[in-house]
Amino acid sequence: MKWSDLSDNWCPVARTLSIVGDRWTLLILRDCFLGMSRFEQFIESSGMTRHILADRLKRLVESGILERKAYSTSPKRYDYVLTDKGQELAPALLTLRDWGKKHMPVRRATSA
Amino acid sequence: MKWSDLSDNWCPVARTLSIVGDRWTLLILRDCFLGMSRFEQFIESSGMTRHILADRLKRLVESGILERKAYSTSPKRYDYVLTDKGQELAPALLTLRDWGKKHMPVRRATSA
DNA sequence: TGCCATAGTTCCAAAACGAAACTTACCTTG
DNA sequence: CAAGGTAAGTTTCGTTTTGGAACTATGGCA
Repeated sequence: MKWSDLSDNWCPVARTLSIVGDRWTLLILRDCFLGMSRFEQFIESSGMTRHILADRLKRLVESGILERKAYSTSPKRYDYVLTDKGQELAPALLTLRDWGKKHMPVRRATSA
Repeated sequence: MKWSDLSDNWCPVARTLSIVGDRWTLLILRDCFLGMSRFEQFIESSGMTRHILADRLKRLVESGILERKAYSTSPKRYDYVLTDKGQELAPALLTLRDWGKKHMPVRRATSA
């Protein structure tokens, strides 16, 4: 079965994961909750590659979790900001954070 | 950056996602919370392929989220059951479920 | 002996990914 | 005005991961 088929699954967990349940997407959203909104910020913060980020941002905008707002028209530049729908993923990020704090202690520090 | 490097990231969300933040893993855990514990049950419920499931189960056991308990010795057979550490992911699954219920309505029904 | 069930494992082609270079469009500085 | 810098992607290419299906192993049952 293809992962994308999950968007119409009977289970709401599966439907949610069809959007945010891949590598990187929740990390982008974490950065959004930390106040980031621009392509280069996400790149620097997460360490993901540029074309993967571009792909994920497109999907997030298509699914109504992020909104693409122009902040410059001369060279076209955009902010990616959480919609209300996106904001409501905060509890999910918080529970994942709490679990990580408790069950995933840091062994060595990393810069990224 | 490799995904596996996230396990030592400064951010607890990233560290959590280094274990459960890929496709399928959270779906397996959902099934565990629904009471499933066997290979064929996970296969039938989630629709993932057999060798991906085998890989994910191995990782989950290695990371202490599931425990592999023999329920038959003659042909060696195992139950995969949540550890305490795994049980504590329940809040995360519940928030993802709630978000899905609210923001991901079902378009067409699917069997899986 | 032959068929069924459970739990994997192996093989191959297709899709996704990581790294790095390239592109576009403007701005600044010499 | 040419050179270099910034922001936001896009392209290319080689490696990994995935999906699908077949195959294996072990034992039960008729």
